[in-house]
Amino acid sequence: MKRQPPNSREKALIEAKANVLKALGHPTRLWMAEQLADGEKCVCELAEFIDADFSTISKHLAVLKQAGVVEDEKRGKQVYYRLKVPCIIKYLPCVEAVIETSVRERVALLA
Amino acid sequence: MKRQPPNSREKALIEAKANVLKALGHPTRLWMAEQLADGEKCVCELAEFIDADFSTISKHLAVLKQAGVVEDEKRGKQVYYRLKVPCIIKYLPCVEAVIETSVRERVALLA
DNA sequence: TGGTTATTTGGCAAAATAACCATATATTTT
DNA sequence: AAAATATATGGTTATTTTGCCAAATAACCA
Repeated sequence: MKRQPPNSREKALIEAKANVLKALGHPTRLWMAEQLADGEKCVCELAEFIDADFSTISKHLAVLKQAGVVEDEKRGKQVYYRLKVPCIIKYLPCVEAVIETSVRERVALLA
Repeated sequence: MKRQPPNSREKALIEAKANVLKALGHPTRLWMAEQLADGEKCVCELAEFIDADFSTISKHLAVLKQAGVVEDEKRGKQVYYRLKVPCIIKYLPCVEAVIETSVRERVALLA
């Protein structure tokens, strides 16, 4: 079977997937997503540990939302965010494996 | 157990993880990584289906490499790239699930 | 050796992103 | 109704990323 150039449907899928990964590809957003792994949190709870303007935090959450990673619900004065597809967090051990491999290599160079 | 602000070690780990996800968070790079899932390929094989300058492709590969996602090996005139930690691709079904969920919601809105 | 092929590097302009401030909106409290 | 709280939005600026071109490097071939 010969490989084919991606058609436009495949391209759209790749773009959508890349968009999800890109949304998670920022320290603040990744941290937020990890926090949501054990249940929904309101913006204020997340903000408590992030050293950034509230508007910045709000925009990061908007990025995660538009990528489809989280959904939000307003209850009273607060807005709660939660993971839409929790498995997204289960992937992270493999991401850590990538890092560990790199670290191990660097250590090997020193030894 | 009260949640704690991330300490500097945790911050470094989060940053490293985000960096891996960011590297995969570009359509061209994600596509390349997926191609490598069934074995190493040389740059020219990857380039065959990508509509971009060779220098652009080379730079994308460099991003994947510095993130620790791929490694390269020069053999003769060619440079072969392969995944360093293949599980990085196994995760993608969950990323697709994120997209499917979003698509399904949009369809529901139309119905 | 000189030419050719495969890939990388450096430089640059355009586009995208991130963070801040100020302001707007929605909800609750007084 | 006014004040206060929680969050979002608009505007701006600095930084980063992307992608192209031209040139450099490396390996092979004639």
